[in-house]
Amino acid sequence: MPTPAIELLKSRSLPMLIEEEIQRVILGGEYAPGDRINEKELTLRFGTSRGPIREALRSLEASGLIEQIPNRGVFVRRLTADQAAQIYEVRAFLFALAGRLLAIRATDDEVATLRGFVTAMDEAIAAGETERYLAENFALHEFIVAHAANPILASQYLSLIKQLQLYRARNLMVGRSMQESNHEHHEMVEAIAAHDPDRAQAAHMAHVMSAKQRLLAGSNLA
Amino acid sequence: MPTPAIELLKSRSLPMLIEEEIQRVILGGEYAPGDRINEKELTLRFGTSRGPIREALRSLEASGLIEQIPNRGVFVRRLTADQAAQIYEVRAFLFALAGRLLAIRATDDEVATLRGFVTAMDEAIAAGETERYLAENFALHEFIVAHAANPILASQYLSLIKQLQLYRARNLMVGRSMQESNHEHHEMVEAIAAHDPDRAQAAHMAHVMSAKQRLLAGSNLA
DNA sequence: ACTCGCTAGATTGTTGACAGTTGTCAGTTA
DNA sequence: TAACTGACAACTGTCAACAATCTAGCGAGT
Repeated sequence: MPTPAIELLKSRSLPMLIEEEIQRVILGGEYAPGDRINEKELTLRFGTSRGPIREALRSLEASGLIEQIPNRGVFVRRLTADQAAQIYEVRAFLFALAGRLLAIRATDDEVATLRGFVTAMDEAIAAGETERYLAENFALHEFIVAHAANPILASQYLSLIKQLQLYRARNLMVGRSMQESNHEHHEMVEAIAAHDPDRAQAAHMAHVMSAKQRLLAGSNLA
Repeated sequence: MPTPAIELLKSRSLPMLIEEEIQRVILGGEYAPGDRINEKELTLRFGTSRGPIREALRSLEASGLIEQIPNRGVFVRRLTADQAAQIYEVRAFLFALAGRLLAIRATDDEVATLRGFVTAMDEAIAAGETERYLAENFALHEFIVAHAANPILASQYLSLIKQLQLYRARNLMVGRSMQESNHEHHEMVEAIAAHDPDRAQAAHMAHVMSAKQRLLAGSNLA
């Protein structure tokens, strides 16, 4: 079943669209880590030839979602717990920079938006709506990185987030972890509101490091 | 003139070799930032067809060395002074992480190697050998990042370094900047030798931030 | 029964050709 | 002389076919 929507949006390059689509499929879990990706199968799915698909795969390889083995094919990248922990470390430092930058230049509107996220998460916790909590949580992090006024930082950070999604030790948010996490969000946002770069930097780094601990503790149970 | 060496090393995939070669050409300055890259011309240079070349270009685009404009071609990425400064900021935080990690787990041998780099740079300064200084300087940074035991960190850091090479505001190391820089190296290495993560982290971040200042001050003169 | 080698099918790697788009330049007109 | 139009050339985007490589299954030999 060729996807017709791809033809309509042709204004922005076929390989790029295919790349986004493959990425969605991978992150959506249709292909599991370690799975082999068949080029022919993708041509049938997208109704195109192998050229653009190979280009899209090259790009995904560079962004760390797949691995290519010569004459064997491409495979969805498999992350070990060690690698996930390493990504968390790097992410902590990048996020700390984002917090510092935003603390320096945040506007009142931005602070208001940030506080909105935190109260929304408090409500989600009170209502026991885990899905909503996770969505707001993602939006908060995204917002902070996007408004730090450093596109290179944003792009590197998002790349790490995508790779982390390959590691489904399932952030189940067990026990009191949602409360703990949002308590840290509160500290982050108030540090930004106070325009205190050092405090914001420390709060953001501590938050990701705590998230790492929560993740690894959860995966050890499995 | 097709490059025959490519045939010999075929064990590791043609597009990958082409990618490395194009990267070398770009970083070597043969293509200047803003230049358009002609696919046909590359086919003549490498003696291959356009398929592998387009794949290599996709990969280079993902790593930030070139930009692709649909139906117009690929261009060597042009960095503004702002973007270079942003890269330095991210690099500072990544390097700080590298310093922290190495301070935790550095062996005596590694510390000895680090001290060797610093004394070699002292000698280069005394002898006025700028080229040698730059080489040792690069080797020191490389060594620290490579021995931090975090491959994700290393890969992100090296990606930034490559992008920075596109910004040739020429790190001329004017005035006393070599002395200043190596003084900072000394502090970094001693913090690692003392196995003091916080001190090492601070020293590494400060070093990159100082380098950023030196670079931007130099480019303002031009 | 188990291992080794061979054959057949499938898949990746690469190529050359065709279609569509962009940019240029000569020629024309006000 | 300057601006506009149209055709030509160059280049990118895409495709289908060919060549090389790998995987799986089967049969023979130990």
